[in-house]
Amino acid sequence: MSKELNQDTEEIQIYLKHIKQVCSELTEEELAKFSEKLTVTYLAKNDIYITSGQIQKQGGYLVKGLIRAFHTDDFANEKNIYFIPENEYTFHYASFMDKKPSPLTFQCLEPSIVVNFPMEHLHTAYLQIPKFEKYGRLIVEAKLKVQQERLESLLFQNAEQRYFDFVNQYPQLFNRINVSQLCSYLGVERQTLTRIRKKLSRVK
Amino acid sequence: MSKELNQDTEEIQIYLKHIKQVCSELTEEELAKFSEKLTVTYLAKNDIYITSGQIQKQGGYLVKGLIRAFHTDDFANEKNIYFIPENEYTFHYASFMDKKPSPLTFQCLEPSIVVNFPMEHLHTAYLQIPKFEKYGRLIVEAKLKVQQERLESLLFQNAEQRYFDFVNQYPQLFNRINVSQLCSYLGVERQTLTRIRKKLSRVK
DNA sequence: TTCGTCCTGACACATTTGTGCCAAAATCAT
DNA sequence: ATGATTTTGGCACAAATGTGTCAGGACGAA
Repeated sequence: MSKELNQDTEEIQIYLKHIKQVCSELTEEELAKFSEKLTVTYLAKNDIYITSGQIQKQGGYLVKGLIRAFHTDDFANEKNIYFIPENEYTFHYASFMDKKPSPLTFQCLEPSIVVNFPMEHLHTAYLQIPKFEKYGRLIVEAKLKVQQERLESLLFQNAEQRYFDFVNQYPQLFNRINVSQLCSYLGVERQTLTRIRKKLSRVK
Repeated sequence: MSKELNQDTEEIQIYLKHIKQVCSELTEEELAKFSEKLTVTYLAKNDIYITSGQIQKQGGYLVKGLIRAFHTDDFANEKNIYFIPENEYTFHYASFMDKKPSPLTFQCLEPSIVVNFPMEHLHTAYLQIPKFEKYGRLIVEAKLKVQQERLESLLFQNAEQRYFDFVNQYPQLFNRINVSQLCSYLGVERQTLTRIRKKLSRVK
């Protein structure tokens, strides 16, 4: 894992472009100001970005690659809770906001590039750039929406429907994740997912 | 279900007090301005506040009572997805934000009182009262935190642990909800919850 | 009180899911 | 290309969960 200071890289431009897209009211100066303390991290496949138990002092935005966030139980079994593809924030929201240790480990499934901002930098931005509050609200709203849909699907759909939906909703993501990684995300064991796949392949 | 216009009732004061508590920067004038278009709804036990399939034109804040939000499947089976106790917003965030039909029905488990605000009123507040953006962000962040914890508990805890946690985390809520209502919230059938209760009662 | 309704725990049985293991197939690095 | 590693599907068996039903008890309304 190598890290370098902001040298106005291509990666940082991608991140700023995303911010502008979500909240067009932000001016170039404001964005330039925000970009000052950003850093970039380059990660290889299987590299760990956040270790569980560790307090996240900075937030990260995934510019390129794919990361899985998993929980480890008492018997060292891993369960994938989230997959983070490019153009999403890659940290544990709940624990990040409360400055508590992350319950999950974030590991690269592909070589990845992350743009980082220190926690205090975010708070400074909220205070100094009023319009940044709006950006924050929109990001969190979007995240809440996705989480809510996933939570509800876990409660009122069965594993077969969830698999079917995942394949159709995120076909490009599905093709980058293997069955072993996918099963815990869907809330079942690998053998069950195998059975589901078998059943669905007969039908179509 | 009876509704009346804002007459600066006690209920509205409770709601405004909550807003002030979350975002103390908001002035009395700003709050007074926001309170103008609020209405109050009084609901009896079993009354429906939101019917699934219906677009929510206004948001509601539950001042008193208890509401369940449930999903109905093709065979008319109901599954409770959320319980909303007093001092929480009572609408479906994801669909409300997108002006889409609510996938859930909101029904009172107890006599309830809701303070309502029209959707446009919220957007106006965001535009006219900059500090309101912060309030919005904080509310959504808090909601996201709760949702995220619940989603994760569904993925890496078993039903027994979820039941145990629920009883300990929300003892006052637990005492107001019966087993039949609780089971789908925890993601299991009633029979399974009965087994869990039986097992736990032997242990303690 | 009395009636009716709702809630709960229980049971038997069917079905689904999990566990542990193995071998074939695919993938990766050298 | 070759060997090592990972991924996958399959099997047998165990365990957990769901389904349908029932009766006793709690609760509320008249």
